[in-house]
Amino acid sequence: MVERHHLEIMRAVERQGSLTAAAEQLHLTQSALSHAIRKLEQQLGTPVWLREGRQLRFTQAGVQLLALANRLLPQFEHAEMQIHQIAQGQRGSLRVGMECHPCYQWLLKVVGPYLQQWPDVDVDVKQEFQFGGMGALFGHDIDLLVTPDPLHKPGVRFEPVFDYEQVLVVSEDHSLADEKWVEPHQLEKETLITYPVAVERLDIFTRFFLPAHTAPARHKTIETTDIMLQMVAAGRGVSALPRWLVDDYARNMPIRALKLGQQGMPKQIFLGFRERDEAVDYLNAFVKLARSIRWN
Amino acid sequence: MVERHHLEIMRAVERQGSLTAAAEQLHLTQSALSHAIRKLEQQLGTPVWLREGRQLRFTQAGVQLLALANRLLPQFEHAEMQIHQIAQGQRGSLRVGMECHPCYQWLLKVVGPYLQQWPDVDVDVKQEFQFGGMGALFGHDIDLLVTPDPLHKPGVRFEPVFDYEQVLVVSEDHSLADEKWVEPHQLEKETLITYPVAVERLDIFTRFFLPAHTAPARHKTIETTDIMLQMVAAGRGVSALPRWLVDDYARNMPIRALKLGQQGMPKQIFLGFRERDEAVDYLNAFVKLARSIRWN
DNA sequence: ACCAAATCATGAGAAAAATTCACGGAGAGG
DNA sequence: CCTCTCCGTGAATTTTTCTCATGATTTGGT
Repeated sequence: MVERHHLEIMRAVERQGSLTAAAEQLHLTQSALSHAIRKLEQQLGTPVWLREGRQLRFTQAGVQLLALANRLLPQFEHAEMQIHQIAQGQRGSLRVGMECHPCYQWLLKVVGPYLQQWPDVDVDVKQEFQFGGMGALFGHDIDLLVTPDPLHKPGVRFEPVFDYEQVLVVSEDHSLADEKWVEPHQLEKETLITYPVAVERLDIFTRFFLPAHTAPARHKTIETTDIMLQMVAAGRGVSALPRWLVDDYARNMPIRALKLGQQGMPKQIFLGFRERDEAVDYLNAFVKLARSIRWN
Repeated sequence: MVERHHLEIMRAVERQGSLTAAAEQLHLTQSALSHAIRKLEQQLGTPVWLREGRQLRFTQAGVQLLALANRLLPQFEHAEMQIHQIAQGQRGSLRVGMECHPCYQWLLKVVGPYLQQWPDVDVDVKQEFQFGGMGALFGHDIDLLVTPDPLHKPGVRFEPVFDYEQVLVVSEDHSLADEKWVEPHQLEKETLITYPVAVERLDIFTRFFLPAHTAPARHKTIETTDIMLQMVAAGRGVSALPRWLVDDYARNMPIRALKLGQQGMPKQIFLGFRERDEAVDYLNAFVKLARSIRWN
């Protein structure tokens, strides 16, 4: 009934002061506006303005309409601009899913610079997925998945963005504290502390204990990195974490990092995204930025 | 570009979950919506939703549009409802102009019940007019004029709404304090205090002093009723005011009211309005209500 | 007082847009 | 695998919008 078009006319008439001038501003004829408003008035059942000599005076209905125009038209315009930016991949929202607990610390260091570079992109981090990270990616619950174990499937691409070493963390007082590296059987009497995820997804099991056909004496799970390391520092167990993360904490805590096996356990963080989104500028930029950031 | 129509479609599709169902709700064919959105997408340069099997999933642009729809459509609808009420004279704004200072006290007693009866009418009181009350009425700065002296002109109608008596106010200690009435010549040595308006508009002059070819010794003007009465109470002058107003104050102040002449000076308050507005319900109701209110 | 210029209203016809109709393709479910 | 449902598309049709031509009214200047 009341269309955007009518609001445009109202606003133009108010600004220009006359139908004729408004018509010119809107690149239409005076007649067109006259017809349009006449029809609107019929539908509303009340005039919108009154002719008073040469000028138009808004009625109360007209004033309401005018107020509506001044409120809504800018919103239309703003939304159009925004959508235009979205269309060109300049603006959007990037929903990042995290599948590995310590990755969060890493992500934080990437997000900062990214927000600077892409001020019109909102970044949103999610950590809980009903059907796993891949499910979330396919279900469009997230746009980007941060994970240490890429699960290749058609439609998704993974890019390695960060190499690091997984190490064993022990208390300074631990009997192994001064070793260079540790072998699986050396931990047979130990308590292993991990994040609460399925054992199949813990490299310390799949790549360290299982190949050696052994296992730690006990296995506890803890949600947060801080508490986990406090437990380790207190000699209540050992844990496997990224070296860069342990180094961070080691400054303030009595803990040591040991290689897992003589060669150590190299790992990578991958970013996964839908192939369809490959052309999305701000997503691509995130991957590129993540890869380019150097660590010491 | 983005029209109300598109927003309606977006909202319906979200609510109904499918184009077909949305079409039904909007009393259109599925084809019509499909065409409409297709065209919009061309203009925006980005799809609004993606077909995923049997489902439609909104893109980021679509989500923006949907948010716009949910914000703007209710406003359209609300405004239409409101304008409809205006068209039927149920809603509006009543701008009341006051030409007599003490009338303000009277007006307050009318406005209260009026606002109860017409909850959708806004009442606005104005007291300053560049071209006088009549000018304001003709210039549509006000819709209703409260005045003691109606100035009949084509296009305006005046209705008497309140009869009262104008009285002389003196201090309790004044030599005339115990008189029943006062004659003009008895005030020849007095100071008369009035509101600051032209002498021609003061009945105390036009109907009291002038016919008797006399005048008070001094004439002072004061803006506010309170100060005026304090001056009178202090014996610094006399004044002419409505009896109902004086009675109000007399409870807390040492003042007395005297008839002006043996017959007293009867007056009336009139409400003036444009004849064109005669059909406006809420304006008529105000006049009617004003007339019906009884005073003691 | 009258004329010229400016403004809005109106009706008819042209142009444009929206809508429907008819049909085809593709996924979901039995 | 078949059917049912849903969406997309092109052509035809209907509706709406816009323009053009013109008339009525007001204003400001001469």
